[in-house]
Amino acid sequence: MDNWDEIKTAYQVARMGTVSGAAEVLGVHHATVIRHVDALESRLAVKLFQRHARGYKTTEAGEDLLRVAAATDDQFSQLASRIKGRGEAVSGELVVTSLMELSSWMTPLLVAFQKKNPDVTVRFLTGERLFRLEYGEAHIAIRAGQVPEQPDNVVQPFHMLQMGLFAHKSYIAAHGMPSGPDDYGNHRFVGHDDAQMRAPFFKWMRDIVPAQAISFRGLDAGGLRVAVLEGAGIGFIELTEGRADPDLVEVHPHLPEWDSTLWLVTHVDLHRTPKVQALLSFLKKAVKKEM
Amino acid sequence: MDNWDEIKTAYQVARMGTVSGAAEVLGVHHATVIRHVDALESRLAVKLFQRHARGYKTTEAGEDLLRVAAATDDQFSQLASRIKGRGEAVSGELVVTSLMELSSWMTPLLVAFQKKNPDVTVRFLTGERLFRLEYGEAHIAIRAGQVPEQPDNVVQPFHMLQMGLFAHKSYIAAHGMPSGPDDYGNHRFVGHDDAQMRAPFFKWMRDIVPAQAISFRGLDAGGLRVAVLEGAGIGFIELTEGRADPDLVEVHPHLPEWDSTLWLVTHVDLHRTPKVQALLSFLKKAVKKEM
DNA sequence: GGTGATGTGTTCAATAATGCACAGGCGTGG
DNA sequence: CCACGCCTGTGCATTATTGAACACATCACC
Repeated sequence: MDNWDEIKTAYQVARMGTVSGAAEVLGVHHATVIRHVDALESRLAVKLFQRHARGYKTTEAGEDLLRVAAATDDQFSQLASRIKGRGEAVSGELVVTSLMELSSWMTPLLVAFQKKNPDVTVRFLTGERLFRLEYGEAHIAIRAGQVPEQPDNVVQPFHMLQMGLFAHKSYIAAHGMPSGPDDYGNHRFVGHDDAQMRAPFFKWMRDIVPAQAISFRGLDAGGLRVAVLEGAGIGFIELTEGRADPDLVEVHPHLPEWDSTLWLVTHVDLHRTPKVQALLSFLKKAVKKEM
Repeated sequence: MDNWDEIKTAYQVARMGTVSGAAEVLGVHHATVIRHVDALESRLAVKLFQRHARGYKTTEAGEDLLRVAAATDDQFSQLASRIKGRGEAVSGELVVTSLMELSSWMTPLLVAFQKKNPDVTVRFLTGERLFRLEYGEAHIAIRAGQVPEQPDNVVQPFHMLQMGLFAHKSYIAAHGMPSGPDDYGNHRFVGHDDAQMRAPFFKWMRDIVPAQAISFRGLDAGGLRVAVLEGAGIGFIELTEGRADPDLVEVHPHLPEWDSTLWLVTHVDLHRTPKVQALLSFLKKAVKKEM
């Protein structure tokens, strides 16, 4: 029972009762309809229709086919409307991935998006390994650093992530304010444990601050942020957040080299879908307002 | 959602996970598979698959299609086996039509056939109008007289229906045995009411027997037969039945001109089906045994 | 790091499906 | 009774679909 189109043709013949009527419904020539029916019958070795000059009448086998095909036609049209509907609606799963380091910064945005679009289920994947768009593991990825130049990926600038070097008031009260970079050896810093970290501000810290001064280290950016807020030491905090927090003191003037660009990356196949577009535009609007 | 073949193709891609795998299953070139999927996606304006170099992964829409198409595939294969099975089995409806006059003679044969093939439902249609094979109103028709020469009809000789002129013993006891055709005016006959009846023995009766002698007339052959058996008069009874009945007396020697040939007529489209063949061979064997 | 196996995607020639034109049957309504 | 409309069915030209070949990417295995 291969060639579903012939079943579809035979179905219309059974429904209409005439070859010509079926041909008109299907938008093909009536000769095509005759050939489809002939082919199907010879393949099944059963007559589906009784032919006479005024039309086709179904046999029992034809009746059976009519029932099954009618159900199929119904199923397919429902499927089509579901798929098209889903294409237009912002619902279903929406998988976002980013480096774990961006988790604390991304999460509030995603939560706000989810509140605006209650039909979507947001899955925010962060982890050791990179979740790959080209395998369909995520709809949207937030990447940092240089422009990711993968084929099939749509990349657009998202946000300039600016970091500042802050310390909590309680730390300053206990250890005093560093007089300058030369004094950093006498202070306590909060930094990343992984020396491979490519983030420019961590790289700067590794270059400038003596290793033994980085006394609190972790792998999770959120954890490091909390450590700074708790007064564990001097560390990097998102610039606007740090300056807005009255309990934080900016230890070092902001350097442009600390900045890293965030990119919104989507797979070409998914980029045009309304769901993805909804999140992209939401995110871009959110960061624009923030600044 | 026209073009069901593309759905079928997309279904195999979703099932296999690769274009090449689907192409092999479908027995087509993988380029064809790609084109089908592309066409379907652009028509739906939705990506069904996430493409990457190692295969295709279904999106949500693709998952939906996979489920529906899997059910369809199942339905169709079941349909195919039902249709093929029905083609081979002797079951379902079997519609037989004949002149009403043959009803009493045909019925016992059909009953016997139905007992041998309990899966068939026999519908024996007799009526004023002729049920037409070319409209699919019946599988088999029993026709009497000259060879029906319709196109698309398969005609084969069935039986030589021989009639004899009989009277019941009780009638002979009451009215005596006619001395010969000249004496028929003094007797009572059972005959058909319709002067148009083409049956040769009724025609003979109209020619030989004075009209006023045909004192019991009816339209139903079965009724006329019963009338003869009840002693209402002299009438035609099927030859072998009349001679087998000890209560019947053969009034006139059998004449070949009374005979009429019965034909089995089937439509070309249905003639080869096992169900029809089963009845045809049953009927032919039954009348051969009877003689 | 290199190599073979596997899979996608695109071009062009071959093939199969389609549409067209016409013939013929059947029924209906002047 | 004939003309007309509607239907099926068939040969032929056209179009669209398919298949073969090739280029390229990826991954597994050595």
